[in-house]
Amino acid sequence: MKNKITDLIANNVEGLSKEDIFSLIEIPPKPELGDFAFPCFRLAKTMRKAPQMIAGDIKEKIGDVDFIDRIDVQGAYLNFFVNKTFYINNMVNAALEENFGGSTVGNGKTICIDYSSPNVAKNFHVGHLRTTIIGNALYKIYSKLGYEVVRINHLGDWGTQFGKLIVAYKAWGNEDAVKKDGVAELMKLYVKFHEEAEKNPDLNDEARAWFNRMEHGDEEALAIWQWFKDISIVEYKRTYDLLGMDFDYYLGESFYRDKTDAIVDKLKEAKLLTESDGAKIVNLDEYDMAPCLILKNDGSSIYATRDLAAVFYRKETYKFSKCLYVTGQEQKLHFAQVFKVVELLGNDWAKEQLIHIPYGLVSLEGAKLSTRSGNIIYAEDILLEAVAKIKEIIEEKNPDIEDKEETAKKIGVGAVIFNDLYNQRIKDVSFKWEKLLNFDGETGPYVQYTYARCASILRKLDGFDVDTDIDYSILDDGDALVLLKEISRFPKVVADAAEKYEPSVVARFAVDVAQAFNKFYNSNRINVEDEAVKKARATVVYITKNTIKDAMLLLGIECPERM
RNA sequence: GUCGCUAUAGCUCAGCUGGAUAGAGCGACCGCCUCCUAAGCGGUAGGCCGGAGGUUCAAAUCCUCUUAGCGACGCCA
Repeated sequence: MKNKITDLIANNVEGLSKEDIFSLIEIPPKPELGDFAFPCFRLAKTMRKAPQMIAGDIKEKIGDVDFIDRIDVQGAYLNFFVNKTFYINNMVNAALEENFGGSTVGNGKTICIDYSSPNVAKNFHVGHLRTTIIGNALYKIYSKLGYEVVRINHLGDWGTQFGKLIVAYKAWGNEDAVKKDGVAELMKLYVKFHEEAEKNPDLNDEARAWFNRMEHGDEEALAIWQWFKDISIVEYKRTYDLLGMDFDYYLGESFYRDKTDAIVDKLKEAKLLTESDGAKIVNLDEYDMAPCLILKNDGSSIYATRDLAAVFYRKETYKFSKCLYVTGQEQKLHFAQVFKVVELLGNDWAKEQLIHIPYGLVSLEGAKLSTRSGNIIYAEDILLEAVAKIKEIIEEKNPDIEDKEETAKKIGVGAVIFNDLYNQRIKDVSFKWEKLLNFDGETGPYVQYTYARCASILRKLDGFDVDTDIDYSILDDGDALVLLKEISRFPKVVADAAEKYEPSVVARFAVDVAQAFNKFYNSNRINVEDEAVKKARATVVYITKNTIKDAMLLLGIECPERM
């Protein structure tokens, strides 16, 4: 529709390209003002005339067009009232198409997403939930646009923290306790290490020494490390299962440990490596950045080294057109450094292909989450708590539905996911149980409820079949039209979300559609005597249902048929 | 100290590639179920868009300065 209006204006105006016109066309703030509007301010300069006059002139020039009922000049705005039957027909047909909302722009291109990436031997908490949920949504969104997406869980399974853990385990741990309590016990040891290290700083050196032994293939060190890692992964998978999320590869940092030497060689060869305080660094002064540390003064690798190795491994293995890193914004500098080093090694593609996708900090009612202080909320607990609360609500509101467990899981988990995706990722989050467990208004359950409502309506219409033989003029009332306009934004919404790496755009859209539908539902009876009216309205319900379902799937949320 | 992010209604946030009267939800108050799911819908109250300059026909939106909160700034990731 917008394209047709663009053409119309383009044929009657000089001095603006089609692209310019297209981007200038807007939707008026109130439907009474029209369906589309074209502001003429921009033309005033080149044409040296008052914008109101210009609007009037364009209106004259356009004259009568079949798909336009009326054009109003309001100040400098040219307001188009589209022929409703034509417009509605257009929107309904678009919404009924296969893969509505998606496209094929990404066909033949691969995108790697590095996300979730918990630190082995540490608990999977609210913070990890964010990267997991955001990364998963980006995976779905890019897949919808035709991209091949490789989901990589870059486990934090290498580094000095394992040296610390080994020291702690040897000093204060015991095998049975670790077997029994898993990660929780490892956490205790980790916290204990930091307490003791305060008093006795030599422990830090001991820890570094153990990590150094790991780097050199020491069997004892590696056996303990592998054991801790196995325990951790089992626990993480429980949370991923609950979320209904998965990965193509679990390639932790340890995977790259035999690939870091090659990186160091490359850097040496490019004469980028310099020595500083016994460590090897890449100086980035020229780019107003702190130096990138490559090797510690004891010669062992550091996360930047392994991240560099990972970039080259992925480029070679997956031939990505983009590689996304979903992590907290506190790692911004780190990624800027790593990306710059890749570029300095003669890889110009790093500039537009390596992208850090930061998200805001999660705090616990204002206090900082910290593994060491034990001030932490586990992702699994959040999910289970939400599911339990939903179960209570189901017992209260709709105790007769089948598969209560499954439904409660979809809604509870969906509520948590939706909550994490509804706001822009960059916003800091203050975790509050009270807010998380409120399911009224702009929430996942609200959208799912709307979906279940659609499903319920369609179940009650016997013999409803979708086809496009509809009297579209029936839908020319305020609520149906507003709803259809909302739905027709879907393709642009998905494209925008992808461009901005911002799933919240999709979440907001889902709520907008639900709100528009509920308004429509409250003022239009669908199951009526008049067959033509019934069919037209039922088609709108059908479209709404599918669109909500697809939008929610992009977020990683399933919608139950009843709730 | 340097750099970055954030600042819009009591609270949580949309809107930010400049455009018509700044929008939602929560909370508060008032209404709506003999009628397709009330986890819903309608209404009322609530704003100096952190502050000051500037650019522009037009600024919540762009630029500069400034204030506050948070974060990063070498041997953790």
